[in-house]
Parts: sequence; C-alpha cells; structure tokens
Amino acid sequence: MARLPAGQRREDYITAAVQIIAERGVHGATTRRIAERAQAPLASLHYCFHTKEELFLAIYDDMAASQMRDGFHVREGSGLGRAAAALLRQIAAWFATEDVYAQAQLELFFWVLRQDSDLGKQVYQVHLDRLEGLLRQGLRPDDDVKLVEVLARALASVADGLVPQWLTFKDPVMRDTTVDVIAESLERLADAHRIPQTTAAG
Amino acid sequence: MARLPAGQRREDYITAAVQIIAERGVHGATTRRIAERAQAPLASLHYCFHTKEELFLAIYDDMAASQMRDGFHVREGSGLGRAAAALLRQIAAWFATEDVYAQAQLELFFWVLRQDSDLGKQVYQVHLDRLEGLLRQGLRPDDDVKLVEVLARALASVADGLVPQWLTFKDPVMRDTTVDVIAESLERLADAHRIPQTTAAG
Amino acid sequence: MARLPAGQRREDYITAAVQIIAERGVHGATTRRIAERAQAPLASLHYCFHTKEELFLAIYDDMAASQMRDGFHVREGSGLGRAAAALLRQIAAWFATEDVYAQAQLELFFWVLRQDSDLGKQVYQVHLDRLEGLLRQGLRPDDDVKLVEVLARALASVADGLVPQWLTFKDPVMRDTTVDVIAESLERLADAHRIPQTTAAG
Amino acid sequence: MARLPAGQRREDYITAAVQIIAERGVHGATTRRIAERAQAPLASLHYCFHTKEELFLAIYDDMAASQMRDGFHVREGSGLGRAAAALLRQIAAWFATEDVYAQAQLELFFWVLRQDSDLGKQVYQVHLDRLEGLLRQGLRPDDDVKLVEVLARALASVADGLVPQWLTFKDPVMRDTTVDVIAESLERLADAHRIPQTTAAG
DNA sequence: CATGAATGAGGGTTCATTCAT
DNA sequence: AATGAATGAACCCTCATTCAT
Repeated sequence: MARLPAGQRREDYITAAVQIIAERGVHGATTRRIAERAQAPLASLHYCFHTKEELFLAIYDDMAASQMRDGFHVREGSGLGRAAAALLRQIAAWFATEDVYAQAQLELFFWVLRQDSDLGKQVYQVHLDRLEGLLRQGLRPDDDVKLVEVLARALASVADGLVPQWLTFKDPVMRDTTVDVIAESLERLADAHRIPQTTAAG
Repeated sequence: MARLPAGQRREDYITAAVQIIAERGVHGATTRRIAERAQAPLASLHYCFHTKEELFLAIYDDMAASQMRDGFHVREGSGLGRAAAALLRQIAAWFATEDVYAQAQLELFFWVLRQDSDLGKQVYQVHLDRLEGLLRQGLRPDDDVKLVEVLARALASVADGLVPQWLTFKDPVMRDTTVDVIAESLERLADAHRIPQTTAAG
Repeated sequence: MARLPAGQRREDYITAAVQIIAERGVHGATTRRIAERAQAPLASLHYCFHTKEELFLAIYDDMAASQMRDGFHVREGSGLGRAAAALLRQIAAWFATEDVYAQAQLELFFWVLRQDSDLGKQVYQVHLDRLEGLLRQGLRPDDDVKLVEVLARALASVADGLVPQWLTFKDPVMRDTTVDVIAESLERLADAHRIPQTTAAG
Repeated sequence: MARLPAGQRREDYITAAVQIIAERGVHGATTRRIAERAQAPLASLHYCFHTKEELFLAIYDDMAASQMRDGFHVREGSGLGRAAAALLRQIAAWFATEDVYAQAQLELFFWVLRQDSDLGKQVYQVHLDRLEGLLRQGLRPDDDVKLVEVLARALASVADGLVPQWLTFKDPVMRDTTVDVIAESLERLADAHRIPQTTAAG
C-alpha cells in the first residue's frame, strides 16, 4: 500500500466516511469500511484522526469549507422574500445532486448532537448565520429586517426536512412542487410584511 | 425472569427499542440494551422478532397505530390555510413533548430507507395520506383542492426539519417564532390561491 | 467448537492463563493466546470473566484453593525453628515441581499490585496469615511467640526470592544448599530465642 | 526535537525505560511511552537499539555499571556472619529508596529469563559473584570459607524476596523487623560454623 | 414455548516497526 | 545519521445470533 502523506489522506478518509455513512448510516460506518473505501490503511486513519469520533467531527469542518465553495448566492436588493425563495431553490437543487452528502450530514448531525450538544448548537448556529448573511444581501429598504433571523431558521428547517422526502421518492416533480409551494409561501409572507415607506415628496 | 408468552413481550421490546434509539441513536441501540430496558430476556427478543432488523421494522407498525391515537385534528371548514397552520402547530407541540420519540422516528426512518427503500416509500406515503386527509377536513368551497397534496408534502417536510432545530436549541421561543413564520406563510399562500366563487344570485 | 458450560471453562481459562503467563509473561498473556491454549472460544473468555483483568484476578482465588490442597504441614510441637525450616523445605519442593505456577504467581502479583495496591496487600496478608497459622502449630512452650509473625514474613520473603534463583539455574543441588543454609539459619535463630522455663522442682 | 547523535540518546532511553517499567510494568512499557519519557523521537529509539528487545537487554549492561557505583561495602575482617547481615541491611536500605528501580529490575529479570535463559544465568551469576566478593572481604580466619558461596546465594534470594513485601506494605517497621530476623539468622549460622583454630602455643 | 448460556464475527484502537527524507 | 510520518499486525472487547434445554 503506497505511503501517502497524512494531509492527502485526511480528505480521502473524510470523503470515504461521508459515502459510507450515507450508504450504511452512522451505525454501519466502521473504521474498517471507511479505510477500505478510502483505499488506505486502517492504522493511518487513526494516525490522521486519532479517533473515529474525531474523524466524524472533522467532517463538519470539511462541510463548512465545501459549502462555501458551493456558493449559494442572493442577488443584491432582490427583496427578502425573493431571496428566501431563491435560496430554498438553490439548497433543494444542491440536495438533488449531492443527496448522499445531505443524508450523511443529517445523520451525522444527530450523532454530533448526542456526543456533544454544545458542538451541535455551534454547528447549527454557523449554518443559521450563513443563511442570515445571505438573506441580508437581498434586503430592500422596505423589507422588515426583523424577519431575517426567523426566515433563516425557517429556511434551515425546511431544507433539513426536504432531505428525507427527496431520499424517499427521488422524484424531481414531487421535489419541485414541494419546494415551489414553500418558496412561494415564504415570498408572500415577506411581501406582506413590507414596511410602507414615507416618500420624500409632500 | 418470568416466562411470558411472546405476544405480550413484543410491545415491551418495541417500547424499549424506541427509548434506546432515542437515547443513544440507532448506532447505540444494541439488542442487549434493548432487552435490558425491556426487563426481558435477550434470547426472547430473537424469539419474538428473529432478527434485530425485524424488531426495528416492527416499530413502524407500532408507530402507525400510536400516531392515530395522538389525534391531530382540524376544524371542519376552517379553510385550507388555517388547517395547515393549525396542523403545523400541533405537530410542533407534539415534538416538544415527545422530542425523544421524534428523533428516534427520524433516525429510524433513515435506517428503514437503507434496508428497504420500498418500505420507506410506503411509510412516508402513509404519513402523507394522513396529513392530506386532515387537510381535506379543513377545505372550504373556495379553497384550491389541488393544493392539498402539495401542502401535505410541504407540511411533512417542514415538520421533519423542525426536529433537529428543536433538539439542538430546545428553545421554546425560537421554536414558536420559527413555527409561526412558516405557519403564517402557508396560510397566506392558501389564502392567495382562493378561487373566486361565482355567486348564484344574478 | 463444542459448547461447554461456563463453570468448566473457567478452570480451563485459568489453567491456560497461568501457563501462558509463565511462558510469556503478563505482557505476552493475550486473551487470544489464553483462549487458544484453553482450546476454547475467545468470546467465551469474556463471557466467563467479562474482562481480562477479572480473569487475572480470578487466578488468585484459584491459587488460594489449590494451595490449601497442596497441604503444607507442620508437626505439632516440633518447635518453632524446626517448623520454619520444614515449611521452607516444603515450599521449595513445591516450587521445583510447579515452577511454572510459581513464576506466574510472582509476575501476577506485581501486576495485581499495580492494578489495585489494596488487593495486593490483602492477597499478601492472606499468605502471611496462612504461614503464621502453620508456624503456630509447631510452637512449643518455650518458644518465643512474638517470633511467629516475623518468621512468617521472613519465610514469605525467602520463598519469593527462591523463585528467580531456581528458575534461572534449575539446579537441584544449588537449590537444596541455598534452602538448607537458610533453613538452618532460621532454626538456629528460633532456638537461640528459647525462653528458659522455670521448672517446678526446687 | 533536537537532532542528537545516537550514542548520547542511548542512556536517555535506558533511563526512561527503567522508569516506565517500574511505573507500569514490562507490560505497560511501550516504545511510545519510553520515547516520550526520554523526550526523544520514537524512531530514534529503533535507530539506537533496532528492537525493543535490544533496549530491554541493554538495560542490564547499564545496571551492572550502576550497581558497582551503589557501593555496598563490607568491613574487612568483620566476620562472615556480620558481613552477610550488614550486606542484607544495605540491600534492604537501597530497596527502600529505590523501590521503583528494584521492582523494574525483578520484572525485567523474568523477561530476560524468557528471552534468553543463558543471559539470565549470566546476569544472575554476575550478581552472585559480586555478593561473594563482598562477603569474602569480611572473612576472618576462623570463618568457614565453604559457606561464602552458599551465603551469597541465600543473600541473593532473600534480597529478591524482600522486594514484593516492601512494595506491598511500604511499612518501614515491617521491613526492618523482617530484615533483622533474617540478618540475625544468617549471622548466627555463620558463627555456629566457626572453625576452632589450633593455637600455635601448646 | 421460552430462555440461560455460549459463540463466530467484527468493533475501535494501539502496538512495534519501517519507510522516506 | 537521525527523524517525522506512515503502517501491518495484533490488541481487548462487544456484537447479533444460536444452541440446548
């Protein structure tokens, strides 16, 4: 087995772990299977991560980085409602292509929550902050700023909830119609909460 | 340990299994721990269910029955939007009190999906049908019937997605505001899709 | 592999463990090797003893029982010195035939001492008490009773110290001469501490 | 980690190994722990000694040198019995201050014996020769020279046997009384074996 | 029928060692 | 020559399951 530097190996293990978790669940994600999938030695896994727990935790750092790359975006000043709707559609599209990843993420999150509930909070909060930031980019003057935080939470929830449904039916039409109805709902809500602007003219 | 007929034991094992899964995840739900929690012999577990897999699958039959009992309800003719909003609030309230159960359900669902994706579909569909039925009770003449199915799916998604958020922060205010914003969104959507009725008078 | 009751297995494991410890030291006494030597399943070892530590500790109970059987003895009223000398010779003879056992016992004792120093004290004290009891049987009226306890400790020390020497040279002459000189020494000491008895006659 | 020549490292590893063996037994003396204690690279350990076995064997060379330094001594012409008694007391005193070292030595000796029984003999014999030499210094004209060898063996045994007792109870009074009784015994023996000298006058 | 007792297979981890520089 | 990095083999233990009664 070729001797490879730990830096390179780390990513292989993480990728392999995500795959295995998606395929067989956290339960079925054994170190041996992960190593085998990564085509790397079992001992090196512990050299890179020391502990299986550490590997699983490391996946989150990787996810954070990769999500930055995935580049969800919001058009500046498109309006809060539109921004929320657009984001939801982007997230849903990402799920469709990376469903394996999405499932692993959700299962792992439950695992993290049980290992260290504080870390769970932290991880979730990072996610929320990111969504908030994106939503804020879409703000228009007459949008209700107080909605941003709640909408971020709503988006996070809705997104998580889409995962099981998509994984179950793998039906694009079903997914799109579900997403559309929620997207439209959020958009309408935001629009309804517009704050009437006093015009300069008298 | 009292010798009991297998029939009576089954429920004890199922109850114990749900508890253990909730506490320690599917990963930590070992037959030994389940048997211990059920205060029943380990061998009898295999006598009742033959396999651990079978036990886990059996939980779903039990859940179906118990959810019927949980009695979510919709006021007749309250309107589709109101019905959806009301249902979401009921589900969220149920989560708050039975969060352990809800987490177990979601984790187990991923497990089922991997064991037998067809069963996963079936289980999810039963869930959707139930939600549809409830929504239909709220229908008013001017509601758009075509919305019922999608709304059911939206509800199912949103509900699943609330579980991780609630389990993470266990913050009632956070939960309520998130729920409120989604509930209001769905209500607005349904209202917006009202079909203008031609009155009989002319 | 034939299914055998745990009771029988326990002794097999203990016997095997003692052999392996003697052959390869506490370090080399792995559960696999012990199970293999016992011609019994590895899992059953943990069924019988739960832990390797427990197995090692169990050896002491077995030793206590077997030493009772080995029946060191002291002739009543033979005199304290003679008793000590006789005991030392018996112990030395036992070492010669059961040297494997003796070495294992000593190595294990160091192990016990590190695991649980209180248990170490207890184990050693039991040993001392047994030697004291035997010495006391040999007491004659003019023996110094205060010597019994110290002599027991001296005997215990000397006996332990004979093990490495015997194991190293396995030379019966060497052993016997070493034993003789110590035996005679102790005998002389006890004799020298005789308490002059006042005779009835005047 | 500073790059040091192998020659200098050797002693650090040996010192560290002895410490670790004393603290955790031969079993717990892993190369990693030894290297860590020596504050030296793990790979260098194998560069210096090639094998863990070689390191352990090297300890004996070091011990031989260090024991010479410990400087047990016997007053010239003090008499064989006195010399034996004095030596025993010195050895016991050394144990008390260096008990950790003494335990390591004894455990390691068993280990050596298993690896290479011839080396074990050699090591023990060196020890005996040294004791003999010391005893011989105490000889008086009327001492029985034939006793020297056997007394050396008795001393070696007794000394080894004191180690477990001291480590178990760490009770100075206990140790001193045990030592005293043995010391006195040996002294009495030697005295009893004095050879009556024919005086020149007649 | 129901269960205490027993086990093959596999779990995560750590070991002494070797490679590559 | 000396060492950070990497690994095959083996560690102890627990798993779901089956046997024997």
